[in-house]
Amino acid sequence: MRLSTKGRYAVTAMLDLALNGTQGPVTLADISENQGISLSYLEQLFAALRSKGLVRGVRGPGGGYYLGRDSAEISIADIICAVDEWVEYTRRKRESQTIHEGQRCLTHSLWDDLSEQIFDFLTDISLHDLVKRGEMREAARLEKKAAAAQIVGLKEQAA
Amino acid sequence: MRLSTKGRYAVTAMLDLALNGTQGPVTLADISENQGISLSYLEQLFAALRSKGLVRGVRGPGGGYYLGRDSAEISIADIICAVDEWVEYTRRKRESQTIHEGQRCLTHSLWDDLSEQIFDFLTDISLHDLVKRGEMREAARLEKKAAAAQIVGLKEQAA
DNA sequence: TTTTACCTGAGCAATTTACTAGGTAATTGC
DNA sequence: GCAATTACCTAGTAAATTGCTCAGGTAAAA
Repeated sequence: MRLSTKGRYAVTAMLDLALNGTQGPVTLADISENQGISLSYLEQLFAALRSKGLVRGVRGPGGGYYLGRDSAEISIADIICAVDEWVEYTRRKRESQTIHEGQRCLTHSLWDDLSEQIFDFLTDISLHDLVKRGEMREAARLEKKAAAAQIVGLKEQAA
Repeated sequence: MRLSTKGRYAVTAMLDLALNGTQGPVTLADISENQGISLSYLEQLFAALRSKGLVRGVRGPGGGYYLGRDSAEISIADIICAVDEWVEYTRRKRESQTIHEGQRCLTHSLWDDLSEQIFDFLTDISLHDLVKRGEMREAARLEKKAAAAQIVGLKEQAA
């Protein structure tokens, strides 16, 4: 398993689509400016995303990108796999006949276990979940603000 | 957040300590042979682990490394942070006065949310958990084997 | 005092990151 | 049809990181 800035760029770009895609396609130029990523780098990322069907491009003026399917059906694992490729590590060396041989297998299988747990965790989180979670947090913030404003108002009334 | 082979090496090496540390310290030379990682690279990793108190070195003949504290008290997040440094990304550019400014903040804070969720997830998994989980799986495997052997035995009796 | 281990730092090939520069293909509005 | 706009493709490349080696340390135990 692997997780780098590349994966982060991909996820934030996809979030951008999820947030803005409702009112027509989103251009890479927009995202580029939006997220501060170079256009060509985005193109590379989106080539990978497109090949996995996670996004759908529309050419011509007024074109851009849509999500490939509903945001609830796109998991974070999907996105990260597409660009970072979950290198199921090829390093498993041929048997070297030491007394430690079994030990290596054991630690490696324990790592595989962990890797799978993380993968499952990221599979259970969808783009939609992230957006919804953000909205809930925003709503809570506004509510707090409103409550604070009300208190200020009461104080003013009292004064 | 960041997760690479470096983190994997660190975790598997720590697992090695957790598994073999009960019968005296484990030398880096052992781990090196064990996991197929070069000695000097291990030394670099362990320097980072040691600085965070995750391992404790014992010098002299018969020396080696112990876990810095109980395996139940060492989380995967601890280990990965020590070697991969959870780059709380400094990329947050100074405001560029575009109409998209708010959008960027939003996607970034959504990512931060996710990052935190992953971190919490990895904080909740200890070395001990991984080892125990592995043992349970091993036990299940042996039980299965024993059951299979019994079936074979019954067949032989029947014959 | 010699063995055995940990520690330090320089350096290096391979890979990855992020970007630049140049295209072509499809779609739109004139 | 023509020009503008956008996706899409290919290649190259500087900088950083990864994974590792080499060459020396220093510290503790026999």
